[in-house]
Parts: sequence; C-alpha cells; structure tokens
Amino acid sequence: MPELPEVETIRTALSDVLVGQSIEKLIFHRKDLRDPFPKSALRKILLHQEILSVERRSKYILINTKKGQAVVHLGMTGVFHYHDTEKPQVDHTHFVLAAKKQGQATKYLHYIDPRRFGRFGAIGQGAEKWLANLGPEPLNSFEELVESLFEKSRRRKQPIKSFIMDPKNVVGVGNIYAAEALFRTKLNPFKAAGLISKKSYEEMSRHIVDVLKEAIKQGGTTFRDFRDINGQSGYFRIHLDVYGREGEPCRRCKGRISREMMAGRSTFYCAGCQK
DNA sequence: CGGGCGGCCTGGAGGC
DNA sequence: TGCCTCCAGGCCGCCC
Repeated sequence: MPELPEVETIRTALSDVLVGQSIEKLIFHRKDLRDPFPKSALRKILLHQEILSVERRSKYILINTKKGQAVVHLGMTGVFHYHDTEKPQVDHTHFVLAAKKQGQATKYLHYIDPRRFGRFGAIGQGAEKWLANLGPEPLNSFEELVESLFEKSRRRKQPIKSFIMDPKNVVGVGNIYAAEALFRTKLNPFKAAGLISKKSYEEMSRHIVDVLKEAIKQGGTTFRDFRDINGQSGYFRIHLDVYGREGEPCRRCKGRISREMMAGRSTFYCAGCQK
C-alpha cells in the first residue's frame, strides 16, 4: 500500500494525536503480523510513557518515548483508524493503542491490516534490523541522493525502475512513484541503471523529490486501501500520469500508456516518450 | 554478488 | 449464484 507520501501522511496524523499523550492500554488481537509482536518490550516502551515524537525512516514509523522506540510498518494494506471505542470495528483489527491526555477522554488507534504484511516491533528486539542498510532519504540532502544513486548504479544491469525501488539505493520510492518519476524524466523503466548519465540521475532525483513532495501535499495516493487515520482518501491519484493508466492517452505525446511486468510488478510507462 | 522470482496473506474485480 | 484466475502502494529468502 503505502510509499513515502502515504507513510508521511500517517506519521503526521499520528504525531498530532499522540505527542504529549501516553498509551494507557495496548491490546493485541493476535500474536503476530509478519513477525511475532515483542509484546513485553512494546509494553515497556509505550505503556504510561509520554510520547515524545513520531518519526519516519524509509516506510517505517518510529514512536519514541524515553524508554525506547516502537516501530510500525504498514505493509501493503495496513491502516490506522482513530476511534472513541477500543472494540474492533472491522475484521483484521490486530492491535489497539488507547491514548490519553490528562483530563481528556481516551481515544483509540486501531491497526487494521487484512494481508498482514505489516510489522510492529521494537528497536533492540529485532526491529533495528529492519532499519539497517537503508539508502538515503530522498527529502534530505539532494546532493547526497544524486551522488549515492550515481555511484551505486555503476556497472549495474538492473532496470532503473527496480533500482530506485530498492531501499538500499533510495528509500520510500515504490511502484507508483517510481513509475511517475521515470515518466517525468522521460526515462524508459527497463533501461539499465549503469548506462544512465550523471546528468540524468540529477534530473531523475529532482523528479523523485518533486513527485513525493506533491503527493504529500495531496495526502498521498489512494488506489484501494490507503486512508488517513480519520478515513479520508489521498488525492494525488488524479495527478498520476502513468500508474494505473494502461491504454489511456499519454498526457505528453500521442502514445498510449503501456503496462508490462518487471520483477513481478506492473510497470506503467509511455513507450512513445520514455526512451 | 546481482537480480529475478515465489511466497507471505486476503479480498476485489472480471471472465465464464 | 458460484468458481476460477489475476491482481494489489512491500519485503525477504532462495536460487541461478
């Protein structure tokens, strides 16, 4: 489901409702998602502790207290819903955080994830491995991003789309935004990463940054499952040029948008103007 | 090592 | 109304 803009949308929302509050209850409705929940470590970090900040690294959300860091990944279909009740409202509600501010009514964050590709862990209990070997944050240093992508890509035959979707090279870019950034750069997604010039890496990096920032402003892209914690969709979908537009007219040339499989993922592009 | 593929899961859409 | 196949914003382990 979520790429950087969607995770950032959720991070902002969680920060708004959690920072300065404490978690009074942590209810688990199963023992695991992709990995077993480190329940006692999570309770130690979160229960009755002030939430100091909610950060994002790659597609991971970090919830910080003075006892440590809890880590959430939304997988493909993970969402948080903010409710007045702790009782699950839908199937696949896997854990619930009861959040309370002094003198206010308790509110509940329900984590719902039908496919269960998400994660909920703790730094020091395995989650630190999830964050090891991640490439640069695209919204941090632009120079570092360009330099890192160019250096890592030398002599690589991997298609550029797979290359930028690998979080070892740059984080946060998934199937939608890889397609969109390459369209804007007029780069064919199948072109070998090692054959692309430094100048093209600069242009592509600029488009990656721009498309991610624009999508954040629109609250992300909702294709199917993605929702903010109050249920709203993201509105970047109407700005997509290629993703999900197979057979529709290219907005730049007279071509039609193609869809081909690459490494098991649908790959949308315009064969007319992406060379 | 680099890179593709299948698997992890469930559910929605579309064909018959 | 089925029942089947394909597909889905991610990531990991396996295999060549």
